[in-house]
Amino acid sequence: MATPDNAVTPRAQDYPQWYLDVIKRGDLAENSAVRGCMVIKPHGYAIWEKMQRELDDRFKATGHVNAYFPLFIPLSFLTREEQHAAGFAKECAVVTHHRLKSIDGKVVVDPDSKLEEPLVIRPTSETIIWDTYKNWIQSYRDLPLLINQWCNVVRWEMRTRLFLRTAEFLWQEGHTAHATEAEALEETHRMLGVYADFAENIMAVPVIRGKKTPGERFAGALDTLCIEGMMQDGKALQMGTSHYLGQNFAKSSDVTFLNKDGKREHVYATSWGVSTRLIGALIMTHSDDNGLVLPPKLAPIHVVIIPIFKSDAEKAKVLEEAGKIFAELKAQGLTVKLDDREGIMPGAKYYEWEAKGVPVRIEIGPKDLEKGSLCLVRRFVLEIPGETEQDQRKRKKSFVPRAEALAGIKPLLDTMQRELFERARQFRDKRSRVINTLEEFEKFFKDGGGFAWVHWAGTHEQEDEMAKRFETTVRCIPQADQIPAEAQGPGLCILTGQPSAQRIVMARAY
RNA sequence: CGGGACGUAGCGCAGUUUGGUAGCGCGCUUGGUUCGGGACCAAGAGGUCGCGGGUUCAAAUCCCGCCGUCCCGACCA
Repeated sequence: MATPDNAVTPRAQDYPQWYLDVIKRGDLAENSAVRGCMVIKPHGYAIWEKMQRELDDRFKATGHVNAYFPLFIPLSFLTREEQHAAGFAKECAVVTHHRLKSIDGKVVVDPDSKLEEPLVIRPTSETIIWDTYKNWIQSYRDLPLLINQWCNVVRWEMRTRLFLRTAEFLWQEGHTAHATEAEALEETHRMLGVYADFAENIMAVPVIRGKKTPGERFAGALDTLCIEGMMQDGKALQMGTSHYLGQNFAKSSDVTFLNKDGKREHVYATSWGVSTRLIGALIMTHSDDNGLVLPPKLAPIHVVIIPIFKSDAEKAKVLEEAGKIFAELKAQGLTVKLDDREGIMPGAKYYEWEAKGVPVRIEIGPKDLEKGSLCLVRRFVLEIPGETEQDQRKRKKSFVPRAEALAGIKPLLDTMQRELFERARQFRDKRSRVINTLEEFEKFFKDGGGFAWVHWAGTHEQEDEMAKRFETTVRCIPQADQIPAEAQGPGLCILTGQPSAQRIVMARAY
């Protein structure tokens, strides 16, 4: 039997290629003709829509509302906050003209249409939003102001990679204004909690919550909180950030309010965001050599039904039963796909839907009709060391009486959701190590690496030194409750030997 | 912007050294046989060989210029 050469991908050997392959075979996205930009295909976008809904529910539940602000930011707005402007200066797309003109049959930019002030395509919206908030906030009664925006932003990155880093990407950015520092800090932490909850319970990706070192902070922030996940190559991925902005943006846009004592004060700000990068995280955390693996809570299709038949008589019977099962599962609130395409071998359909990450497949043929049973196939099972692919394939498959099968799908999806999280957590823990010396550190990253829990008291420059020597960076300074038992307590910095109050996470990162 | 590689059918590539009818695999179309883990047979459709110039009887192939893409570095949700 002929096997197409894309059947097996080298997950461990060539991770970047494997990653692109999963995206391609999973029909998620492709590079566009536009430099550094990505086309998100319907299946990929459906995942994003599910993420949006889950996140949006959480934003609403914590008192936020959605709004929309302009794509264009006048250059003078962007430069109001000095650090912010400096941080984004090197990656801005700038609009300078507003008209084209035909000269000698060639359409060119009309030099006479030059804008008085260039417009920057938003790399993030703090500046334009705070310029707007100035008019919305007068009194402490106007606070807190809790607004989120779903939009696209542009950052002119030198090198791009589907989902992880593209010149244009989709995201949400929350921008809140508060009367006190305490409230703003509480909001910063609350939204980090929302992200962590979403990552772990919906994406099934375990994350470490912590904060960035000053060098890794968002441009213009006083503090940047983050969640960090570990991908299957041991590299860290920043999956979301929540910034405490203090009064920086309020001051640069002059946003003040009268407090209860009748005194004028600058407001306190936060901003927080996650992007379509999360789809990249999903791929790199769960997928395998057969393609995409999706946590059921984000799968656009929960169940695919593959009818199997030879004769026309069989076809009629099988399709009738398949239609009934389709309707019954749909009535349960599941999203179901009946793949009744003809002229494609059932096996080819199995591979196709597996590559797209559909969690459960139902095969239904004449034998099932006879026996009154269904063939259920899970997209994955937890690995047993040393088992062959054949054995694993057998374990994925079960033949169950019809009624039992239909009632069992929702619980099965819940189980798979749990198992994915558990598997990812065990993988991360296995690739995490408490490390005390540079020799150990070097060896750890030579052998594949992961999360190194080390004591650190270095400067920004010394972080750079570690990056040069080992390609590692400080991923985050974890919250106290995120530190595993064996990593707790004070110690001495791995590089400088200076005392350090707690361990931090160092890793290679995307 | 510095270093490297590559532009040939929708996708992946061979052909370039040594100039001589534009090829292969996948995919696509039609017909038939198949159909419980990637089917097979037969017949088809699909190309200004990245762009422009030069050498030559003759250029995908040699020469010059340009454009574009990817990889490695600095930047990064």
